[in-house]
Amino acid sequence: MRKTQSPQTIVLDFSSPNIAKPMHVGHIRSTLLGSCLSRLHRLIGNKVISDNHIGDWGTQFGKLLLGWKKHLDEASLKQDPIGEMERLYKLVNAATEEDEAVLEAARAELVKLQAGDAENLEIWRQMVKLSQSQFDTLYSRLGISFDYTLGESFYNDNLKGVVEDLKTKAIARESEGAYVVFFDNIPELASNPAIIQKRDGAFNYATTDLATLAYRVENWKPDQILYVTDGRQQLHFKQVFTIFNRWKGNAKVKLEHIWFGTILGGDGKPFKTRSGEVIKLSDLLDEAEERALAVVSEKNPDLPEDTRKNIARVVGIGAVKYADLLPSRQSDYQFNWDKMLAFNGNTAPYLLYAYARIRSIFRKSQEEFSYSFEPDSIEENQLLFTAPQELTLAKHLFSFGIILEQVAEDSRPNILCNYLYDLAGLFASFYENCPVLKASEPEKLSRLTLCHLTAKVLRMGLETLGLETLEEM
RNA sequence: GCGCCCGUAGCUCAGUUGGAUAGAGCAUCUGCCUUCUAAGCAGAGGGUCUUGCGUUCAAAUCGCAACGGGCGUACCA
Repeated sequence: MRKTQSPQTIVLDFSSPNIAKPMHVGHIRSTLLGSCLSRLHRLIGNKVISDNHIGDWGTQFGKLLLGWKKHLDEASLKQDPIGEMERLYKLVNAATEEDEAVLEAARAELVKLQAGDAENLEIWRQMVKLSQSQFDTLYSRLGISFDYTLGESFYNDNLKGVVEDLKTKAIARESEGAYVVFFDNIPELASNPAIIQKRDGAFNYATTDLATLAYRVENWKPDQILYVTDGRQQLHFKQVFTIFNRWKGNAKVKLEHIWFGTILGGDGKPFKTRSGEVIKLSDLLDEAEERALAVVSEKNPDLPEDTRKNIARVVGIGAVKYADLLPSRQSDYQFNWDKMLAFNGNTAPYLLYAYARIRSIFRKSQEEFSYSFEPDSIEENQLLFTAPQELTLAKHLFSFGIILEQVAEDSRPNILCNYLYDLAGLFASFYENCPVLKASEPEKLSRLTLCHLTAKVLRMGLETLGLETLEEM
């Protein structure tokens, strides 16, 4: 595998959770896909700037502020900040539906916040801080980090200028009291104008995204910006990209919306709890680890508890990640615990097992056979293909680089998943048919080399997908 | 209405820069553990690739149309 000859700077926009709300299943595809693409591009030699565009500004803060001031429960805020903020929001939201005065009060809080009121800003900062620490806990559990976390609020001061600029350049014009961009020359968008300033003077997400885009282009000078979001936002990004190109026609940046489908429950409808609530990401990961622990304990009860728990963590989290990256990105997929934690089929446990089996061979080679294998001394010409399985495996190994390029080109990690599944299958076949440690030289060295290369590729591939590997399971 | 996506084995899905007998897992059936982890391997059965027309030496794949489903579509993001 070679690094790319012409490294590109790529901005990756993904995850983007909202302040004062728990991260839930709706965030996992963006988060996992985005972080996978981020690792992949770094691996093949591109420069990646990952930016978490968190939802830290917007109309919901009027209700939140009102709730915070009137109904805050300090104790539960300490115990479960997100839960408490969520409770406050729901409480006020329900009250606004019955009482117009409450709605007015919430609006007033929002106006104060936007005008820079010191008290409201301070509360807002606390809400952001509390939320961010919850996000960090989850990101660390998932092994994900960002280069930047510049939320919507970061661009507040630029929004007015964006609209002014678009007005003076005659890209936007007044319509029904709002400022709007029309796309009459583009048949696809002709009946879908984009509002950049609402009738009440407020800005919306198109405006924020334009300001964000301008900032990124100006400060990071990227060759590409990839937005990893839900497929339902296709129209929005078409509009924003089109406006941006009219606005900054000279910017040579490739803008791409990497969209994905919905996660469905077993009933084929969007994945929810039985009572219709969204499923919290933390609960989902807990359940994954619990289920994995039950299986590991059943299969391998003799391992110490700590070891089993660690295996369960890697397998459980890995299973969720793998199940999310395996389906073709644009299609909806059904979330299914039994399937993702199965040992048969294209699953994380199957791949991790293949890796652990190889590692076991090398442990044995040292412990029982006192055989030292030096990975540094590998030469391709020491490979012997006496059994057909060896040749098939070797051929597959050498196509790894091409696969990575293809995955990067199309932003489709499922290609890598399928490649690794094939690899693990070919290895399993080799493993059954070709004894390694009991072979004699020079076959033994050749087979150990194949094992080593398989482990290396499996590990690189799995790590690119975001999975940890295990020495034993 | 318009736009985007989808329709492949009983089920869940791969296969989308056109290429040989269309693949996997589950489910059903048959073998293989005193041999490097059987969380595995070897094998069997199961498909008019929604339908029709077209392009091509060649179509699950490209084009058009129909039927069926999901989503989006001016002041949420």
